[in-house]
Amino acid sequence: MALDMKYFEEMEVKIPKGKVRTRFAPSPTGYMHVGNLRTALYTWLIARNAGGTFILRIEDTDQGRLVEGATDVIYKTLAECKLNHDEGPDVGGPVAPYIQSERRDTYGKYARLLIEKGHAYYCFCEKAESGEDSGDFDRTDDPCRSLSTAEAQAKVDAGEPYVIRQRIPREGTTTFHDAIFGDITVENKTLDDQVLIKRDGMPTYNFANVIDDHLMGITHVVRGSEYLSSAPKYNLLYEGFGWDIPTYVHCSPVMRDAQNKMSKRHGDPSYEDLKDQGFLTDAILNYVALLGWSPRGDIAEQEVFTLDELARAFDLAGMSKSPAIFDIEKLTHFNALYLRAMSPEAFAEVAGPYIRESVKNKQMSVEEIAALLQARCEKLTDIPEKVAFFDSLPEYSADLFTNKKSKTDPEVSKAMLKAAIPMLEGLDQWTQDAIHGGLTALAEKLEVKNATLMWPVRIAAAGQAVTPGGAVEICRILGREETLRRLKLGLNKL
RNA sequence: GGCCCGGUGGUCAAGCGGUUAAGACUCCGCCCUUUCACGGCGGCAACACGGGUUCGAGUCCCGUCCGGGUCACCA
Repeated sequence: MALDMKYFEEMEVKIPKGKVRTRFAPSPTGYMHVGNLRTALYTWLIARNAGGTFILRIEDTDQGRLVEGATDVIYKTLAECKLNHDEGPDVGGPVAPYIQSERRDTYGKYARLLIEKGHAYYCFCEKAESGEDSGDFDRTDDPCRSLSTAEAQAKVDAGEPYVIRQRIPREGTTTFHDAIFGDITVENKTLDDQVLIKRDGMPTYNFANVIDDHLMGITHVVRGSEYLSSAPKYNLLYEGFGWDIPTYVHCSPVMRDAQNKMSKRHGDPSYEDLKDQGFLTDAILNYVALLGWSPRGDIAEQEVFTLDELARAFDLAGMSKSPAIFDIEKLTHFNALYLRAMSPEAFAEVAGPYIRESVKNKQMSVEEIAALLQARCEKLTDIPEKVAFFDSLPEYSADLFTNKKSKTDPEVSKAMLKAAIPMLEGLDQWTQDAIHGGLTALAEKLEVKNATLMWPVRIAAAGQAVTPGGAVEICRILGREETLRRLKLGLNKL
């Protein structure tokens, strides 16, 4: 059964040499965790920084772990994050298909080619459970390794189930180069004859990766550092085929704490979860970019980056070798920064739904409330509880009227409210300026400092000690009628 | 356990043989102020340890310790 060598010649892609091509190759689990997102970002950045091509490839070779709708999560996340791909299952491209399960036949053919070249062999052993993974790694002799081609072929033809294993040399060492970690050398005897094609005919991740990365002309293989130890086996595969070895970029993991990676199991937030928690996509990306990469040179102190700025500034030299702990506090800080940097209109737009969650009264302006909130919330989800008092006056204690710094106590407050009510009733207009002017003029007339008058008004209007915005803004939003009603209620408490 | 990788404040991190060891988050003060925020100013806090090499070491080498990864017909 001779191999059709023309097939392989035709498979060699005509991708112009010299152009950077990177790929994000997630397996569709339906869950985009933070580490994943960061890998996607870095992969995209490397491509964009070099004016190269960014490809999306779906790695679904594990038929037992298919999750319904999982690829949609990937498309959606990438699109929201603006990590647009130039080639992929949905947009097509010159080296389609971009879904591994649709490339099944290809892997088998290449595996046979590798057997032909002597770098792989059929293995008919029963599924070995472990035996190799505890204690010393002492590779037991697999009798299949030394089967002659004819013997092996006979078994295959007889319909015996088999896997195809990589034939790793037993002597010598293998050195591979990683853009972040440098040269790493291992002894070949510490490497095992890994399975390339599974019993069900599907390739393993490790094999499919090498084939696809080559066939798709990938120049930079970006992935998590958990693959660092299998990289030598990749090199042996590339060498076996006689292919150029791509640049490896192994990224250290994003940790939840010093001991554990971020994981769904531990309940760590995915990208979707973070959004539900009130974080902005841009803030998440900005934070995540800096978790494991930092700018050098004259922008070493810059922390806020747009995607374009990141694409321009990104470099492999800035990547960290050690794991980074995900700090929600710092993400929160970035989120606050992004929230404040928005135009008032844009902020009102995103904050609106959260405001309306607790302020049902349509008379009260979302725009005005949003203006109070912009510098006062770190996450969108902070909003509802902060503005609930607009909708309904909370139960509150008269103790709130006492404030040392403002020089108020129940008695003083009573006098202030008594004076403020008729003045407010008589105001020509119910505008910010009018209310502010009326109140400050009244304070002057009463010969008290502004705070002495403002404090009781704000407390009575809001019914709580801490509020977004001051007395004037709150009265303005409440409207004259409601303000007066609340102030009178306050007066009755005193 | 074998192999591989890593180790600068609580966290993210700059640093590439000579610095008072940046910066950011957190925390604490102060200023601003109509509460709270925002903003401004200031402060606490670090080179894991031990040996070398060198005139000089966070930076180079070795060892120890600690942490991570891997050792699947999962990715």
